[in-house]
Amino acid sequence: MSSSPLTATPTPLLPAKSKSPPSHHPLLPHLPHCTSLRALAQLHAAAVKSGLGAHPALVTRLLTLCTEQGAAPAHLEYARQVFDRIPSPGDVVWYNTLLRGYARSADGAAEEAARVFVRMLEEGVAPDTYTFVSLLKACAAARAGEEGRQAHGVAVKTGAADHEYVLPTLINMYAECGDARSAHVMFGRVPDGDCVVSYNAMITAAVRSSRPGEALVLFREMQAKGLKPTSITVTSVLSACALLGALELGRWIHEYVRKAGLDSLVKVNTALIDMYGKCGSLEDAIDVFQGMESRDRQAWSVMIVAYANHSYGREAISLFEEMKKQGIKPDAVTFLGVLYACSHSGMVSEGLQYFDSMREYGIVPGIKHYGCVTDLLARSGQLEKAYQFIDELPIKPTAILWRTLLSACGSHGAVDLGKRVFERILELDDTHGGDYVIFSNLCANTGEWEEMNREMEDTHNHKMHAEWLMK
DNA sequence: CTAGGGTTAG
Repeated sequence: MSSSPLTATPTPLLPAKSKSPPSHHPLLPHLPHCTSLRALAQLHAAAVKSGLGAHPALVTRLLTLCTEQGAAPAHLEYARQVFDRIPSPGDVVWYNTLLRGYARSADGAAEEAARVFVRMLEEGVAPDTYTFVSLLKACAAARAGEEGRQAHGVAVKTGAADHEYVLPTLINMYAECGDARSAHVMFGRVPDGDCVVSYNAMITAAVRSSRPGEALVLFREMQAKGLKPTSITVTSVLSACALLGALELGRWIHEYVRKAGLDSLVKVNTALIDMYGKCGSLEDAIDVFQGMESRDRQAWSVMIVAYANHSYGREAISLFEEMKKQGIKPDAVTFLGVLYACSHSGMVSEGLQYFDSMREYGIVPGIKHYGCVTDLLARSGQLEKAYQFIDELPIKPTAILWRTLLSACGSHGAVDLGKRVFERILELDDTHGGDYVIFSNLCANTGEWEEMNREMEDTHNHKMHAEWLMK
């Protein structure tokens, strides 16, 4: 056991279609206990050494373990290496299991999934409905619309496209890839009997593309057909309510949730807290939160965000401390809520401290965390510091970050810095009508009319010139 | 032994 399983090259396995696979494999009973990659690789090596090679069930088990929800990327990689060394895999379940891994992986890994699929076709193994579900899911996660469309074509040829499980996956894939029209065409092919999941896919797609009104129309249509909303339907509809500020409908859904016995589900309660928070009823959000028998990271996070949005910074922070005390690990979203709370309640030093503490949890700050810190510094009048902060970011700042600082310059009457910030926005070539408004107001308020006119003129000329060059 | 639809920020 000197070399790491990560660097060791998996030994070739016996052909899958070996004529008489041993009915009993002495190592098989050990497999369920192999939860780590290291143990798995050891067993794999032992199988090869024993001369028995890999029993097909051993391969299946190995692939299953490596593709489980939340499996490390290294596990998936190992599964693929093992699979690649099987001379001629003939079991459709093996391909499907590997594809499941890619469908579940964080980045979708559509290219890898496509590779497995192509090999499958080359080996003459017929894809089934399981194959298409995982393949299309991987395409959706990677926003690989073209690949998804091709997979759809093969599914049509093999007669799998109209399957109960494949259709909602197709709807979701097209919607995720920005092809709402094709998603709708697929929705039209769903028979009345099994359309709840497809309605859910359509409602979710509408909410995710910021069309909450459309989501509610679908929801009413669904009810008119006498279809029973599931926990997934209500979480999506509650999200639509949150976007619309539709408190009354939200309350109605809450009532339905109680009647349908869905009120014990953590995700449903999380959606309720978010809805009440966004619709302005902090009291109801607190009620739901306190009534929960168990709370996960997301539940704590939305409650923190709700407090922050209602300017209860202290409460948000004490909730955060309570969460940590109970052993719940905060994630990137939790910190966004915490930083948001600090900036909205003027807790500058606390905010910066929490920002630094992200590292202790292994969380890499994203552009939105930097946005919160910028806001924190800028609101409290530390404008130069905010400018430096943005300027020295390890990632490229967006115009939104500079815009945050620009409006702070406006409220603090900092013309000179405002001008420098305005120029940085222009550099990014992502100007917004509002930028000119903020900047001109800033100059106007401090009486620098000529300055404003000159700046606007220059910008205008610059733009005209750029447009002329484009022609 | 492998499968569909979900909350969180801005």
